[in-house]
Amino acid sequence: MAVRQDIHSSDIPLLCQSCEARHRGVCGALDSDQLVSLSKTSVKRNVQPGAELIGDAEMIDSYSNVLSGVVKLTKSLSDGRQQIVGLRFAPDFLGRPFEFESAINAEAATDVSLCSFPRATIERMLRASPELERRLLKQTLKELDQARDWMVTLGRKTASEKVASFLLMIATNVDPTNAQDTGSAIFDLPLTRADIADFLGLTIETVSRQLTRLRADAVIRIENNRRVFVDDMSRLERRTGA
Amino acid sequence: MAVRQDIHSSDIPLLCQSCEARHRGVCGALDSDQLVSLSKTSVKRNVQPGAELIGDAEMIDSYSNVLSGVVKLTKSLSDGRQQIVGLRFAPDFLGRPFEFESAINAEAATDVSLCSFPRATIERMLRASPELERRLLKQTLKELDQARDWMVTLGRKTASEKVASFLLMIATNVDPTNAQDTGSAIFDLPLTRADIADFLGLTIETVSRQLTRLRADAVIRIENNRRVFVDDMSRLERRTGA
DNA sequence: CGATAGTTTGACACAGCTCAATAGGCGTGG
DNA sequence: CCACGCCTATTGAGCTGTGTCAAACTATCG
Repeated sequence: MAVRQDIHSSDIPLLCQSCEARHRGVCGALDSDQLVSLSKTSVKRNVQPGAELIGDAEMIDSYSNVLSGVVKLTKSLSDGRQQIVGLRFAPDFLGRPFEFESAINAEAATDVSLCSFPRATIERMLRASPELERRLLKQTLKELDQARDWMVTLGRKTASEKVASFLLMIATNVDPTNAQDTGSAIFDLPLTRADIADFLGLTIETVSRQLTRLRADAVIRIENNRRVFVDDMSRLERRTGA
Repeated sequence: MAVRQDIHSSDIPLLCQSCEARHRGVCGALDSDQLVSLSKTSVKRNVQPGAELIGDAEMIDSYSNVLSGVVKLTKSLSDGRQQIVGLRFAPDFLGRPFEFESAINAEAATDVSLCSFPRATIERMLRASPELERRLLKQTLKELDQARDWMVTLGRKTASEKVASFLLMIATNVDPTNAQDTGSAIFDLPLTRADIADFLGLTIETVSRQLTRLRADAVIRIENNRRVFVDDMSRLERRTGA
């Protein structure tokens, strides 16, 4: 992807220049001085699928922007049943503003690269910039909307509607050009069947069967278990129940 | 309930003096001058079960605190399937800070009394008081936590675990003294069986059967279909699957 | 090319849904 | 105060979608 041209791009830290968080993410609240200040303590990290980002001690005192890849947020019951309660895509913000408990785990679902900064830095910036706090509020409201939409899916949709809804959601999130539901979409599934099942409140087998059905009905094609082709997004949409 | 004693209670608007929102709700962010200013444009309203609070045009430009009763937030699929995506108890805040779409409906589940104020007032206060915005952020984070907890319930719990979780949630919300799970609890169900079903992603019949089972197992007693007695909250808790 | 992890498919079981009938609560009017 | 009707909740019988268990298949990588 080409680096975006900015009026003051010379003032903008190298790390930030091609970062979407500066445009659509929380960093959009910051001016170039603040960006410089923030970038002094921030580091770019790459992690592999399965890496725990929140839940172990290592990173409990830091915040991150997702630069690429997908992070899954999960909650578990004591007997091991697991539910994915959210997915983070670039340029989403990761980490909890205040210190409420909420035993939530964050784990890389794919290769993920992050821009991380220590808690102290964020808190200082929050004090300096009300605009930043407003961004956080907006991001939180967006997450709340997503969570509620998903509650409808979990509570009221059939297995096949769930799988269709999932595919539509992934298609529009991994590549925004898929969003205009005109025509076709191609994308890689960032989650394994087990993850998809945990996201949809289903079993692996049911997910697999529904994908097979969508394939049999020519709504989708799948290559190598990962790459999905949707020729007609509106057909997929009609299967979501919405 | 007795009016709480405050140092400056003489400065505090009558309407606010016994209002929990001033202590645990968003109004806690305001000083007495601001309270006076806010109360000038606020009105107390009482509505009956079934009244639409958000979704019709009437109230789209106002915000409220819930003073008493329970408000249900619902989302629906086009074919009529419905899911309750949240419940608001006193002294929760009702209404969306910014104007994101999110086709959500709010409806009184019981007799509800509200303290309502026009959008313009809130927006003016938001500009004047960063503390208020922080309260909103915290309330939103709390809602997000609740939504995620409920996603686990919807996605991964059995019908009987769902019903037990629901009872526990109601018990702790309608009367905070039930929260310390020492011993017993008594409360009225604020929702009909149909509402409970919409909340849990079940049918009326399944809800009814699970309640019958809890009754048969002497975990709860029910009087007049509404009043619930729990002798041993920890027994109920053990049925939630958490 | 074999090992391993992930995925698909099949056969069967069962939790929860559907449809239908009964029972109970509550307000209205005699 | 009881009788009636309405609405909500319960109970029953049977069905079906999804889960369970097990086996076969496929991609990927050393």
